[in-house]
Amino acid sequence: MMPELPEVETTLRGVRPHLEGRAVTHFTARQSRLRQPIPEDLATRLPGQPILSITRRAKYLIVAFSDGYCLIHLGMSGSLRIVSPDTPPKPHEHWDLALDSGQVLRYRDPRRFGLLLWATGDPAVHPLLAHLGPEPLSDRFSGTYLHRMAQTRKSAVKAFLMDGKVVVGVGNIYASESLFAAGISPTRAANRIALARYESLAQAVKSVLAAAIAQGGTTLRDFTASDGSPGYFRIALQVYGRAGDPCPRCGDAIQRKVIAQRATYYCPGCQH
DNA sequence: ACTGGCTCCTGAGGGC
DNA sequence: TGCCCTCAGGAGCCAG
Repeated sequence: MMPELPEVETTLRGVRPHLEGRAVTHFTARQSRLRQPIPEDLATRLPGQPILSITRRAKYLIVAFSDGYCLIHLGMSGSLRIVSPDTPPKPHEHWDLALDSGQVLRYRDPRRFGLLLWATGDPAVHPLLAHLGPEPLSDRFSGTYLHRMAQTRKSAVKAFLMDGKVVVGVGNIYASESLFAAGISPTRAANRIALARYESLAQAVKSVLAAAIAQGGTTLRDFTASDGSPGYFRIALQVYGRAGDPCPRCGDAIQRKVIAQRATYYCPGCQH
């Protein structure tokens, strides 16, 4: 399963206790070619530096140092876990950040759609972050906000909802799930949906994501687990990946349709 | 301003 | 059983 926002949040909560207050002793990249190359100077820049904090914006993790920060993205197959230094790297484990605790933060990413970048200044103005929409669990994200943003958008509401400039962290799975929960057809034009229905949708996004994060928190027992699992979890999905199955609400068959190059699942009986 | 298409990469899964 | 082929998927980027 690809990391969506709940998985990134769970990763953040899992690694944070191992990182904050520690200093870097060593950085190693075995494979530098991610979506962008890993900066070559990290191995000389990072050792000796205390880690001030690790935070999240959208699906990016931000590891702050006194003179800059590392920006991490898990792409669609990335994961982080804490290992002991004598753990031999397995395939696709592309980089290690060794800590003065004696532990190692290890990154695995078979498809290499992820990122590890260095930047200075305020993360909020980083080119990859500056134009992102609000966090879905923040008060800035509401039905009123969605309705206002949608007025000039004629594309399918599902594509609209997945646009990071509208709201961050709503990936392909949770877009289908949220639209089902709100009873809105994924193909409906974004500017043809009333405010009251956007209120339902915003609430659905918040509750679906919050439930997944809560599930992650309870599922994730030990971020240093040696099985390589970073704590990804199985959320009870109502429609995603269930084409042909009966709708849990009305019993009609769940449909699959490609919208904006993405697989979309919905119930034609419940969603309009 | 907005939209659709392309791109990176590899594992999974379907078909035979 | 096993091989081969297709395709999914986050999100930046570009062209129209």
